Amino acid sequence: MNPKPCSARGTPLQPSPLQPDTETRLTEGDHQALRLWLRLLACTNLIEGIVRERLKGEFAITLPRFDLMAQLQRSPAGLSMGELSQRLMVTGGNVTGIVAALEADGLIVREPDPDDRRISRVRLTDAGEAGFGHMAKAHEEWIVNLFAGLPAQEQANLSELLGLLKTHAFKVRNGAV
Amino acid sequence: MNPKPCSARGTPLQPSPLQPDTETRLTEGDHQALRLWLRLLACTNLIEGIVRERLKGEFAITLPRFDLMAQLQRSPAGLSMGELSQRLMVTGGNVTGIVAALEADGLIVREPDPDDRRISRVRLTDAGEAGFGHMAKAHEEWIVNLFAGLPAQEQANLSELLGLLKTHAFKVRNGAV
DNA sequence: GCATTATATTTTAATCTTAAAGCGATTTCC
DNA sequence: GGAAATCGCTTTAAGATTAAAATATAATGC
Repeated sequence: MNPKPCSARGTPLQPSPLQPDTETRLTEGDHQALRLWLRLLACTNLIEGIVRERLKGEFAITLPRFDLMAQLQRSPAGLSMGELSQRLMVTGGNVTGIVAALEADGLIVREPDPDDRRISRVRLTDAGEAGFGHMAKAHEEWIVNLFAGLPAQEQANLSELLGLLKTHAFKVRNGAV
Repeated sequence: MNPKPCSARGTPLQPSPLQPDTETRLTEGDHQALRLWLRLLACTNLIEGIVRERLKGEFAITLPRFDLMAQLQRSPAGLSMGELSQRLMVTGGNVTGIVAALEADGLIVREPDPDDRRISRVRLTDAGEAGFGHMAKAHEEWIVNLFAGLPAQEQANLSELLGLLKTHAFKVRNGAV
């Protein structure tokens, strides 16, 4: 499955705990930041993959559809396609496809806006709301368990470091650095 | 001259969602682990999006193709499709498509294995090797700059925490917890 | 030797994703 | 009031991704 002893000869600056996956890309000479980036990527992909797999296996739903339903649940009055696009941070065309799939499954409905005929208002159906409740509960349990390897204080530290990283990366992207 | 035909009124550029601030999904009552997970996701997606954008803008290449070339570069003797699949942690069918695209661009070649006719051996062409050198150099600089918001010691801390998280998540996925 | 099994890869169908073009509806501006 | 610009959404084309089926080759067992 995953065992691949990345036979790094040399002297690893730090006795890195044994996890072989994305980090097999590593090479002796790689910069610290590059190693850290690959570890961050591996970590996120691992957890996201587990969540996808379980959503599919236990609820027969995809992660993008789950995320869209999550947005609708916290906006019971419904959202327009454009609002969904913004909140999910994906393009409008993408939302069109996911909404169509969820509508075909009877989990959401699309209704015309009475005041602006350009706008579609999307909301959960009763079936959608009921179904999402179960999924959201299970989802949160999965996440809590997946992060249970870190005590609360360590989780706070991790959150803090990621916050700094994100703030800086934002600046770099926007040319401020 | 107006080269645009009748699309004079026509290109409402959709806001390209390159700011994956997944944390807008947050709600007051959410568990700490869930908030941390969304921040981790946001951070990774932000950085990955920047890298994708720059690879595309400066080198006209996609991230999956870059990653595949990176694997080949550190295995000058070439790799089989299956080895690429394992190292990139994607399915074989996926590798088939990416290899076909890179081969069409003349960056890699596929040669039959003399001993086992099932196996294709893939390696960089001279053009591929030269091109990848430039890309890899730029890529590493981007990563170093993106992570420059964290001093070396903080980067080490972050790496350590991610290592613990990953180790635990692996166990959870494999049913060991 | 031949049937069976295992391995390596490709193909197919489905989903997600973006960028760009297109279409209808609304707002702006003169 | 009407032309032009803008807005909201959908469609299209290209790419990435997976799971599952198909294909071809190699290894095993009798």
